[in-house]
Amino acid sequence: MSQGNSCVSIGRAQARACTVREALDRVGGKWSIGILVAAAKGPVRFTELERQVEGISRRMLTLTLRNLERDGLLHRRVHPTVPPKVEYTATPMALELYESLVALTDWAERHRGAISEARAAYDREHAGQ
Amino acid sequence: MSQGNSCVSIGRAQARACTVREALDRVGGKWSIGILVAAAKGPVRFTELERQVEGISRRMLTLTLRNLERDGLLHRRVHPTVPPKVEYTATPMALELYESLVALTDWAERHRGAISEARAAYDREHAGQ
DNA sequence: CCGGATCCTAAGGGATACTG
DNA sequence: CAGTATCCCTTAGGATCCGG
Repeated sequence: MSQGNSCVSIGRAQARACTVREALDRVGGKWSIGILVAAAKGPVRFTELERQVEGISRRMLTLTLRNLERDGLLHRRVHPTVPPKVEYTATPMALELYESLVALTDWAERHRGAISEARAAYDREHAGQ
Repeated sequence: MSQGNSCVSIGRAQARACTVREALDRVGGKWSIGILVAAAKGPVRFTELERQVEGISRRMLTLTLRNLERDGLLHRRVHPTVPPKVEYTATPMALELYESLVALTDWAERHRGAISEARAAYDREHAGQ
């Protein structure tokens, strides 16, 4: 639905925010990251993904794979054998994306404690209503 | 719903993915980034945000502000005047987060073209069904 | 000016059963 | 093995109106 270049005609720092969302939209789903991580270390088969990405349903696995493939983040290779064999591989673009997420990982680890404290404090504060 | 430390008991590289989602969950909403960007440059009032963050509804502005405040990313200061004046400011933690997103912004800009080409190619390929 | 309360729609996502 | 197809529920989010 949201195209890539809807970041024009804003004119402010909000254009920056829009560019960020551009990236987040491709990785924002519940399962995208888990799949990308699993596919980053080489070709992975459908069933392998189903096991490695804990809790994912067959349906969501298929859907997320299709989206990632469509965005050029995964490459899908079908081996015309019986039984069928399909391998998914992260593209260079996807690997770059994953490395860009390292900064985010660091941030999350550094502030994990502060965040839950902030939440606890907020909830305490707003307990009586 | 999702607590902060649900990343244990996985044991694989998937724990990494889980940490990434930890960060994304706090910024994954449709409006969070836009609000943070606007609040990054100093105190902003409610109505200012309503104008700067284009397209946001009153309801979502309030909700997102509350969530960001609860996570310790925004500070809310109420001036007991008439009419009321409320200022929102990004906390240092939020500023760090924003800087961590720069890598993501760069990625989005670098691959913007490649992504839309990949989409076009995929859609062309899968046109006949 | 800064919201809260209510109602409603749409999108995300889970469970399950079926198929080439 | 690698998916489709269906059904259903839950959540995000928009529209609108009311209140301190």
